[in-house]
Amino acid sequence: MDSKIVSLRSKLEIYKAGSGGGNIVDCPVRDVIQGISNKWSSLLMMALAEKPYRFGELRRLVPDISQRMLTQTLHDLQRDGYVHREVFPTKPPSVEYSLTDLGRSMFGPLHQLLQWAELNHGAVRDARAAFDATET
Amino acid sequence: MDSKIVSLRSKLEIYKAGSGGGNIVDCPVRDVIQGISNKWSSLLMMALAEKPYRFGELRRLVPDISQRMLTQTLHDLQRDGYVHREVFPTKPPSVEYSLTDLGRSMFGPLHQLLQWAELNHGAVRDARAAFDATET
DNA sequence: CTATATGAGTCTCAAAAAGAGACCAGCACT
DNA sequence: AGTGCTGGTCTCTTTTTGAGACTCATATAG
Repeated sequence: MDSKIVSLRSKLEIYKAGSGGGNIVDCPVRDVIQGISNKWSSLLMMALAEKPYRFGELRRLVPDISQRMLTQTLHDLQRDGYVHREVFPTKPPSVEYSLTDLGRSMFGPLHQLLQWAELNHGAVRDARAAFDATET
Repeated sequence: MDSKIVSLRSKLEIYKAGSGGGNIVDCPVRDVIQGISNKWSSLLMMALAEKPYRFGELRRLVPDISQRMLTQTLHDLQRDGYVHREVFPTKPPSVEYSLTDLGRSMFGPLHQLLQWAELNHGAVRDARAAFDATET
């Protein structure tokens, strides 16, 4: 585990030192991460990892997302190559969203993080309560 | 204690079945994930995983974050228990931020995701280019 | 025949969040 | 006396998000 952190350390050193070449602002990791670190992306990935869903199904599955943000988030996930969008010529045409291979590949590590969240929800909730208590 | 920790999959199944038991809106995973899935959290975690930093150091390390968002993101990370904030009584008082045990624990899976991003940056960039090409 | 519903969005407008940059305090150095 | 350093906060503007009406072609109900 320490070795992984060391590899990241050298990344940071490189970007820090890079007045001429690399800048942390242009970091490729940031470029990819910013596409999935928003309010709805991981939730939709989580849903689609289970099975493909249609637009309306996702909307009912995640009742507090607005249609506007559902459209936009799916569009962004599709653009980054995580999600495949397929239109079926039914009489009211239906659209199915599913994970691509790249999406399934990304969901591997994402799922680890989701599992951590599930396991440590209690610890985080306690930390919040303690912090809010000392703040008041 | 939270004895009712349910697996991610069964959460979804429960919602689909339409029973009154579980609602995805109150999902504990969402509660935790939304705290770290924003523009700056993972980046600051990445920096602090390397070593503790002071406020001004972080600001220089991430030059495109505003002081306002740096303050706020660090505050939120501290509230959730990932980051420890320590004030040193130097002559202009300095403040050091470091990861807590919980923070290091969370950075494990997060680091997997960051590594995935580093490895697959090319694939994502290509997907974007292809998508933008067919869109025009 | 008219009324209403459906699926997958788009459009508009209001609210919330983020970004830019000035300003604050105390102390050291010049 | 002026400047810089520290770690912020305050205010203002721009961007992003949310809420909700509207589209369009077809289907079914009354």
